[in-house]
Amino acid sequence: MGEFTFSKSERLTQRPQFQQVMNRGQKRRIDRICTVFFLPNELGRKRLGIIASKKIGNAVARNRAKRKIREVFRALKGSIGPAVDIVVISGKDLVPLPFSVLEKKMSKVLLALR
RNA sequence: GAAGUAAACCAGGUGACCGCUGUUCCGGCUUCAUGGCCGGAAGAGAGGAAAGUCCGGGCUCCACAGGGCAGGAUACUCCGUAACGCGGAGUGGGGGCGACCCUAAGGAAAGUGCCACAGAAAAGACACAGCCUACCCGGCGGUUCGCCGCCGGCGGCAAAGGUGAAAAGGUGAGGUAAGAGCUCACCAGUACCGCUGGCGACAGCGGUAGCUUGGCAAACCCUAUCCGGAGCAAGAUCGAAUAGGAAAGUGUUCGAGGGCGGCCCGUCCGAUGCUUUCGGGUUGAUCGCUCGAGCCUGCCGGCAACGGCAGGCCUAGAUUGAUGGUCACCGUCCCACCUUCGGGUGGGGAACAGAACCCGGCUUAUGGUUUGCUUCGGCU
RNA sequence: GUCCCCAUCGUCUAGCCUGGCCCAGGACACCGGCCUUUCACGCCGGCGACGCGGGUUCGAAUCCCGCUGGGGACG
Repeated sequence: MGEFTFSKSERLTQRPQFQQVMNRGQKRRIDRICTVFFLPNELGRKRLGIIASKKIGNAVARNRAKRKIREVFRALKGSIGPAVDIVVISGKDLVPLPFSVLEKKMSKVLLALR
């Protein structure tokens, strides 16, 4: 597995997995941009799940938000904790934000987790 | 140049690095095996609207898609199409100086209903105010004894009046007691007949008729044509898990119930069954799933929509849902500054919007380019 | 993804089917006044809406079409 890849095994794909992370994990808010949940797992790899509800916009806006979050995860996953499940709930102010700004803000939170 | 109008086209490009989803091939591991996992390579990867889900189909299941009623849809003509409520070409009507645009555009002498307020009256003119007193009857007066005048009755009239969105053809003349298509001339309109042109809607011309019949069917309705119902969460296969539950009702060929969306018929299935409520369990995988009324080019037929023939091409198939990020250059637009008016430098921007079974349309959102045409203004 | 439903004052609604009596009625809320020593209750008055754009009609909240914004159901 490469250093910056993002394959299927690194994603949360089912509803119970999401709910477990959101109910039992730690919670961090980043302004009105997004909310992040953490929960360590025993799988030996990091997994990411993204929630982008209809509140933040139409299909184009939702897809764009997901892609940005995914890119941030891909760039930073080498430097964050060993085995953890992450769920990111995208907020309304994330949509017009450029990628570089988002990366800075999220890295602060993700790297604080040790 | 400005304003407008119609049509066509594009949806920034190229390169590098990292990343995502299928397909094919190669290698490794694993499995009895289909296969699965990991790594690598090649090649592919959103739209003109993918949107709204407003119509029409294909496909799948329900019975092979049956009959009638109910219900729904459509409504000038011809053509196109798998089909359409769509498109093309026309006809009639309306709008605009014009290019051009809009048009649910059958039937109101089949029937029912409605037409507020105002007005006499909103459709069977039972006539409010009004006009007239010819004919007939009565009374009074006059009389040349023929009749005349006045009043009243019986009656006649629909012209002029105001209202209203809309008032029973319009104008003029004749006619009359007063009037009226009562008659005539011209005009408008309706119906029918004939001729000419057109496949047809219809148009043009001529004649006849009664002289005239209000509007609303996006009110009910009538007529004609079309429509069986659901929808890929359709449907098929495999696997997992829980339970073979509880209550109420109903029924065993004199037949409940279901296929069958509403009813009837018809037909098929049909018995510790069916219906309702409560309770419980899975909430996975594969197929369907992308080669199709497909796309491109050329020729032919047709005014066109479109059709035919020949050649070539394979062009997304996800399922927390794949197209992104960074950098460079070029093109384009805007702003600021400089300018030798050629341009240069710096900064910023680029719309609407994301396939989910697939097509044909419609509608809506939206950035730009080009071309034809129209009107107005200027110059030559 | 597919299939349905709804929209009227600040809120809940009536009227829509069958167009005119409707510059749209009622209740609560809000504002002003009266009553009361004051508040509440009560009484009187006021403010305030047909989601948007077209069409049919003399006339549209109502009928028809197209949008917009909400809500619901599913194997």
